[in-house]
Amino acid sequence: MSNATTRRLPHPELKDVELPAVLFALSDPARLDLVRQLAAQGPLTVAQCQATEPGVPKSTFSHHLKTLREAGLIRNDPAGRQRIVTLRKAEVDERFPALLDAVLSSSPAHPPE
Amino acid sequence: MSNATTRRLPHPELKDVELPAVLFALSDPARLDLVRQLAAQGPLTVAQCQATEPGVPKSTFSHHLKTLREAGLIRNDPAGRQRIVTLRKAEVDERFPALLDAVLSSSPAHPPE
DNA sequence: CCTACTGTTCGATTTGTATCGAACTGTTGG
DNA sequence: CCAACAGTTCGATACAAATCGAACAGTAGG
Repeated sequence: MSNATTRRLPHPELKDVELPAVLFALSDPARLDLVRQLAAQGPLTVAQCQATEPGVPKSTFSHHLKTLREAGLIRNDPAGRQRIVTLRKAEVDERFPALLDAVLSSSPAHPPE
Repeated sequence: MSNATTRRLPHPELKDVELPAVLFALSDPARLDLVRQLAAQGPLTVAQCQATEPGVPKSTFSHHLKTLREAGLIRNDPAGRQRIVTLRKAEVDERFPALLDAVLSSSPAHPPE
């Protein structure tokens, strides 16, 4: 039809992004892991990202990428037959100061048991 | 059966709260508004809180309170025949430093139009 | 070239969340 | 005490999101 692997995908401007959308995108453990990985390891291909969450089908993973992208948190740009995923840190920091750092520096809970 | 208006409600310890739960609780505009109001105006009765979101039925509002409470963000304590809702700011700040302040200080987007 | 590869999109199913009316219960004012 | 009040809980319905297989389309390596 129209779209394929290596197509230009729409990226919202951060000015147009609302906080609830960002918080929602980050509220899923798999997506949060991915953002953490991108923050730590810099731009990665989709396949490299996916290595973080093994056992997750490509379509599911791609859906998570879409959610993060539409929330303005990541870029997803074609590069040959792959795609490069980048955390939009500087832009997010300008739009929501201190938010990403707060999220990224948070530690896991020790369970209620 | 068991429960009524003025009953002791369970409040999780912040140690046992996970970040995704907090982010999810804050990702709803109505709940975010409520947290903002509590931050600005201090402890309020449920009825006072509800004045923020007029037209919302009590049961719906109560459900939002439950979500925020289970995420460790607010307390909801009996007081006579009313209830006092309190933002657990200090505890949340200790568990997730800078997170609440980042959320509270964020400004609305000017829409894509 | 043409085949294998990377990753998105589509469509269907399942799961979870939002919403709201109704029932219910401790509390207090008269 | 009894009636009115404040809010939670329950149950049903509607809506949104997660998940996954299959189909698809550029790209590049042989």
